[in-house]
Amino acid sequence: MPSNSELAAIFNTIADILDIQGANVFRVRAYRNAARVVEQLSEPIGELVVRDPKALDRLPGIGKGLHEKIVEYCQRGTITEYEELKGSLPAGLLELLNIPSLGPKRVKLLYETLGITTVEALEAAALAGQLRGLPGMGEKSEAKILKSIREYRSLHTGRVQWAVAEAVLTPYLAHLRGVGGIRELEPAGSYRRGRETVGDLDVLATTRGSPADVIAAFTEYKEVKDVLAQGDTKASVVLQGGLQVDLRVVPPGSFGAALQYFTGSKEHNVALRSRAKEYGLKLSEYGVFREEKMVAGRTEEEVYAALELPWIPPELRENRGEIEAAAMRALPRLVERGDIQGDMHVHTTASDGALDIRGMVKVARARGYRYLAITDHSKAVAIAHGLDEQRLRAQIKEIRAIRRELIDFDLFAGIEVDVLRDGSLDLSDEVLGELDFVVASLHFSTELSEAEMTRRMIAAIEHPFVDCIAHPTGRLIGERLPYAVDMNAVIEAARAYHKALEINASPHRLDLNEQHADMARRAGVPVCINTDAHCELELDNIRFGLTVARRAWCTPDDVLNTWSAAKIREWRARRRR
DNA sequence: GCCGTTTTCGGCCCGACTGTTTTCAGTCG
Repeated sequence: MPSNSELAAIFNTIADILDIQGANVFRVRAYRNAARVVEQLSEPIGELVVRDPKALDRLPGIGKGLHEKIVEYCQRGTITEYEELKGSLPAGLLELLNIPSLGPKRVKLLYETLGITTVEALEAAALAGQLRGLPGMGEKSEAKILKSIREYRSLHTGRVQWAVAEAVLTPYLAHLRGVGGIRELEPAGSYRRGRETVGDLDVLATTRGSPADVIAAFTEYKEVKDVLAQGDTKASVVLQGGLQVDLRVVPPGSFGAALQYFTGSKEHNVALRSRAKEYGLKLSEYGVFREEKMVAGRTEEEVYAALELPWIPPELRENRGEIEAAAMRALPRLVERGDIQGDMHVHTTASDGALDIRGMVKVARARGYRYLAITDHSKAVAIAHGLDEQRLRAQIKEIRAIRRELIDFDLFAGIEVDVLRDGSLDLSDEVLGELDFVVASLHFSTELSEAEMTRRMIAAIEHPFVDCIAHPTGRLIGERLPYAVDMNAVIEAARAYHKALEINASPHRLDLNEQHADMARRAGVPVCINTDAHCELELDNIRFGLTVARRAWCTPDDVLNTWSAAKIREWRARRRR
């Protein structure tokens, strides 16, 4: 099955290899651009090619050559040039590109002079002091590479982003639902609890038919690479890509108990079993028992009810006070998708987005939103064609004009303004004062000391026209560590100045993370769940941000973009008075 | 590799930072 993200990955890999080979930088850029275009398509590439072959040529940056490669990918599932290029470099060399401070030129240099093709070999050469003699490298570069290797290793923990697990699991579950007789089918484990990363996946099923049929369909799935175990009611497989999935087929009468047990967390279950004991009950994956008699187990609601508790949302099951709150009938009413009224951080073609203002409004309305803030990059982010004062003024005018045409929909003229090294913003106060919503971001000089980074961020929070700090720690899950920044001080400043902090919903970011979001909520700082969307489909990333907010016990009141547009405007106005 | 009322060649969004240099190469976003 052709997929947009797989094709994008192929194009990016081609670009990496060409880059290392020293190919024309614009040729490399063309592949990277094509990867972005394909990734941002609203329609599966395979369907688009069949439905309207000419549509490919209308895509920006897709010419004759890339057109042919896309068609080849859709027909054959791969691209000849890609296979050839991959064969021209030792496996492992591309991995070196993931190490911060190593780019294509240095990877090529390391390979050609020292024959380095793996992270291990690189580390050994650095420790042996072999790097400092290379052209353009000294002791500092050597030390920095060693530090980068350590960071890289600490980020690659064998767990995958939740969204990656979702992408793998969704078609797998659809495949299993096709088995005759299947009744319930639910993923459990940390996946169901919505942890930001997932180690392996647990799936529970019940069937009217034979468990063996379900197990067989499970192990014969096309993406299965290895079958680790296969029994009458349980099997374990490893999929292409390395993710392990365990399936358990349980008796219908025990489904709720099994789902509860395998959802965890372990800490939640320990606390729950001790509560059961106080009630003279025994709780296991098979049910709730009084002596030998089963008193509950068919559904999770039944299991919790047997312990005189309301059902507890999986996101809260970490033994962080949820059982006590449930016992007092004081569980929070967690924020839900239907509460979200708009997105306060999206991009358009004015900077690096795929749709213009009207296009973004249309796709936001299609998702039931009542308002949208247009927040393109500011001029410091030159690569994204960020807006300077003049272009921003023109955009504000355009937004105001479009806003007047819209019925039952509010449009905020906004910006994602860059916080410079000294904590000042890269646009004048005059133009910032004309805006309806200002999101401030740090993109540059992010390796300063904790004191300096914290001071910068607080300076941005104190700025009278800033409303919200975007992706406050800058971390990329599995790719980049958070900035050195004192989040206690940042949250305290946001509280004092009545500013919001973003939960960036991009599955790569989830920033604030759940701990910081929880700290913000306790401090009374509104969080704003934004997608930072650059195209239509990224608007749907909102669900990942919602999970973070739910795990942080956020109710609708705690989340700025569940408020009405009028309430947001009033919140800003009150602050200025 | 793409693109074109400067059209089939010769351009192609750029600025900051770092470490290595003494004028610049490489990386990052």
